[in-house]
Amino acid sequence: MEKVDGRLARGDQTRRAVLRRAVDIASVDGLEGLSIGRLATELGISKSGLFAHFGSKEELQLATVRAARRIYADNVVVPAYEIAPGLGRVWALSKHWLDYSRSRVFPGGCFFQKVSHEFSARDGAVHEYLAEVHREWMDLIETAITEAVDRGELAADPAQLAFDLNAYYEAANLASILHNDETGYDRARRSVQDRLAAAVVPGTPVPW
Amino acid sequence: MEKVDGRLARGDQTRRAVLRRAVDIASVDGLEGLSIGRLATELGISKSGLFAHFGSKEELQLATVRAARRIYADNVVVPAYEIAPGLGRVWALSKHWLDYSRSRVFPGGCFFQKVSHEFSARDGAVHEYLAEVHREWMDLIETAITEAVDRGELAADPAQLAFDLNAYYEAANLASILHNDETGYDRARRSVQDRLAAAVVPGTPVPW
DNA sequence: AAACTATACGAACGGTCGTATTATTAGTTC
DNA sequence: GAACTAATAATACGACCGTTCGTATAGTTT
Repeated sequence: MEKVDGRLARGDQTRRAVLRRAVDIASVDGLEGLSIGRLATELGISKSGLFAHFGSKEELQLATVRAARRIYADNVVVPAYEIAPGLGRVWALSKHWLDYSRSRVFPGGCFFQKVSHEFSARDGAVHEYLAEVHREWMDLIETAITEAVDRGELAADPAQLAFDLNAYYEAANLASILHNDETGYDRARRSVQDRLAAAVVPGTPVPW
Repeated sequence: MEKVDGRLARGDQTRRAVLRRAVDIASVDGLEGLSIGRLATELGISKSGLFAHFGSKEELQLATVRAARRIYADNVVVPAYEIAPGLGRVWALSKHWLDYSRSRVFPGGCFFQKVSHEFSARDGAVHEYLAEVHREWMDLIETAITEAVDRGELAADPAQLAFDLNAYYEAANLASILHNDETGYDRARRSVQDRLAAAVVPGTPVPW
């Protein structure tokens, strides 16, 4: 895809521009609301030219999810992984997730919440990929918690605590978009902190 | 709507049949995936005849949400309100919500999760009604918790605890549909129980 | 310069969408 | 049974859907 000198081939520039717009549209109107004609019109290119890059609607949807996953990783996972393993990283994950949602990295809130619900009860490649991303994400939280447990900083069931934390993220995200109101983030932050505080092994320095 | 003798006018029978099917479709494919032509075909009636009952797509969507709200109330709220106010009712709410999701009262899982996300970032009457239903539901949980606090059975911040409980419900619902796996319900149940147990005033009999 | 590939274009396809208008049927009332 | 009303159907409309096609242009390779 990428040339040796770092420049992008003409086609890849287009593809990149398409996907950047596609993730924004899909975060608001879903992957079905993302129509090829609309996307082409908004970008000022031809529908057929755009279509040729993907070959099918489903391929466009999959490429859009992959692009969103990259953005998600850059905004949530990467910054949290700059913190050393342990309680600090668990806290950083929570903080960056809530910031990612609150700052509307995607205009419709968390891209994955939106489209995971959209495809939750269908079948097909998009559903399967979204299920995989969800599992990957839950595993990532659980791993971060396990690291803290292994270091003697937390005493908790990692899978159960991961379930709780993720539930707070999602509830805050939905409440904030549905009511255009940020109080959900404060509640989520407090619940995260309460759960972690209750699990902290005495003597462990606390990151908040 | 209803005749004095309890029978339904011909038109209301149709309307009822349409909405019963509509909520099922929408819980799987959303309120936009719910198309008038498809609905008519599945019911074996004419598109124009069906359309005449509602006058617009948006009216059909609103009527569908109202119908779903009734079903939701019958399956979650009413049974919980048969339990006396207090901790028992809070626990009953959680139990009936998880049963409602698990038993697929709507084939796509919780109708409101689905369509609330679908319309979360749009505007219009459907969004506003869904936001109102969400607030109504959160208030209902909070009220049930407040009743338990007032009776000296729980010591907790009602709004915060309501946020937590609802977050567990929603997370379990999504996980179960996305992965076709019921373990999320067990996690939710355990987290609900842990939160309530931690807030129970000593000496209070416990409903689980 | 010639040959080839990558990229984009406009036009058109069959289908489905929501909606409007007009007709037909079934039920009720006199 | 005629008149009237409510409910359903038939038909059609323009807009948009995803997709395919043939073609034109730009870039690269030989």
